[in-house]
Amino acid sequence: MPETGTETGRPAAIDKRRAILEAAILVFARQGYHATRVSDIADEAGVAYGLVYHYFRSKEAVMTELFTERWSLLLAAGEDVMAGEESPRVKLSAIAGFIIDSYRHNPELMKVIIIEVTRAANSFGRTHLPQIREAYDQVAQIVAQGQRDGTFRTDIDADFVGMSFYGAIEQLLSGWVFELMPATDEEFDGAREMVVELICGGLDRRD
Amino acid sequence: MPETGTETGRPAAIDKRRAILEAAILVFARQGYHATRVSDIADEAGVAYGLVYHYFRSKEAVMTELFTERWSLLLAAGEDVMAGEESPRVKLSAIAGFIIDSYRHNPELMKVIIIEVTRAANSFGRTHLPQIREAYDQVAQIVAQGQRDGTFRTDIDADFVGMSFYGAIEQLLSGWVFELMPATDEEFDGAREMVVELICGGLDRRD
DNA sequence: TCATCTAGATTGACTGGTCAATCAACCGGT
DNA sequence: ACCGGTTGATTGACCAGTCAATCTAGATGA
Repeated sequence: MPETGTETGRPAAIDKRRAILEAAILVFARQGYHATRVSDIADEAGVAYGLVYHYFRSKEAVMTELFTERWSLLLAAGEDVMAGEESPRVKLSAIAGFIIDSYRHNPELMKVIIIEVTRAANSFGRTHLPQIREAYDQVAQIVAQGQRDGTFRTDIDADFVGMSFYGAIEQLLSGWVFELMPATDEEFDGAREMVVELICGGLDRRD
Repeated sequence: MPETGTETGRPAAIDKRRAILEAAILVFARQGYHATRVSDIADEAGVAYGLVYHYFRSKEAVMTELFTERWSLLLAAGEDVMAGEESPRVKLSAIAGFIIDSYRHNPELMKVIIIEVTRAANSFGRTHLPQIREAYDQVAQIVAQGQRDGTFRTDIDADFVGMSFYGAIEQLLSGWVFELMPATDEEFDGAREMVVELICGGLDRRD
């Protein structure tokens, strides 16, 4: 049943590693990082305790792997968006959309990443601060571009917008995670439009 | 030397309790809640280990006391602002100002509250969610009022703005705490104006 | 004035439990 | 008979919370 394991060389071995990661997502999402024991991960994965340490140096390394895998996708998507020819507003919308879709398609993983890493500034947040910051910078650069080409006003600092934009989106995700707000498909789409509309258009009524 | 201890009855006793709280602020801010041992608090306060448990039921109770004390001030300030006759924009500015000033005057305490409670949705954040939410609601109500009297557009949900507004401000505080952004007096004032300008005015250039 | 009493404040050694990480042994396929 | 994958009992460290003992200062009374 297991394939030839052509290039990677290992047949079902990699599956166990993957099973551990998937299990970790579930357990971290359910209990939070601090409250989960390594044995919880092993149990959820249907694997012996020690095997976790065969594939990962530590409990922290498991979390780091989850974060890095997904965050690099986010950053790559951001780079793609930045390279495009769209208007700044459409670019911001695309970034917001990508994050929100990530949540839509894998809420547990995104919950873990946002709650346990991005917003946990005292533990993982500090460790991965450079990568997190990179995401903010992408937004800031899009804003700066909009300022250069005249679509955006120049009296609001682009870096400042980058942080605010992410702050708002992360807060929304938190709201969905903890059921402060309904998490339906319409909410997701509505939210993407609203963040962008709020940041770009502002609350003030125009006449 | 100690006063008569008229009403409260206890002379220097209360001081020790206070000393423990102040020490907890410093230690929590320095190491984070999870990484601080109760003995760290006692040492910092210059007090015996057991005394912490004389005044507080648990380590968690110390944190809760810190949060509740300060958060009730924030909520009270919010109520005051809401009751005023100012324009919605000025009210939002006042709320942002109060939070930012809290940080300016007691950065350690605000660091603890924002990082360890407000944004730690899996531990204290969950416990104090109702109170935290109350703060978001105040902003939402101010926005809703602005929508009713015609100064704000009505196609952006007021609750949504409440969360985004706080999300942005908390992100700014995090930026200062972890030195992503310079934390000078000019920055503080500039930030207050920029959040409000961004949320109300929006990025788009007006012609 | 001073001895005694009392209640709360203060001390820190100790207990009980938890859990991350290790490791020696045990597969099963080649 | 070899080797990576796999097992789970064991170890060692850590730490929140308990508790019995000690201290202090004001109150009472002779």
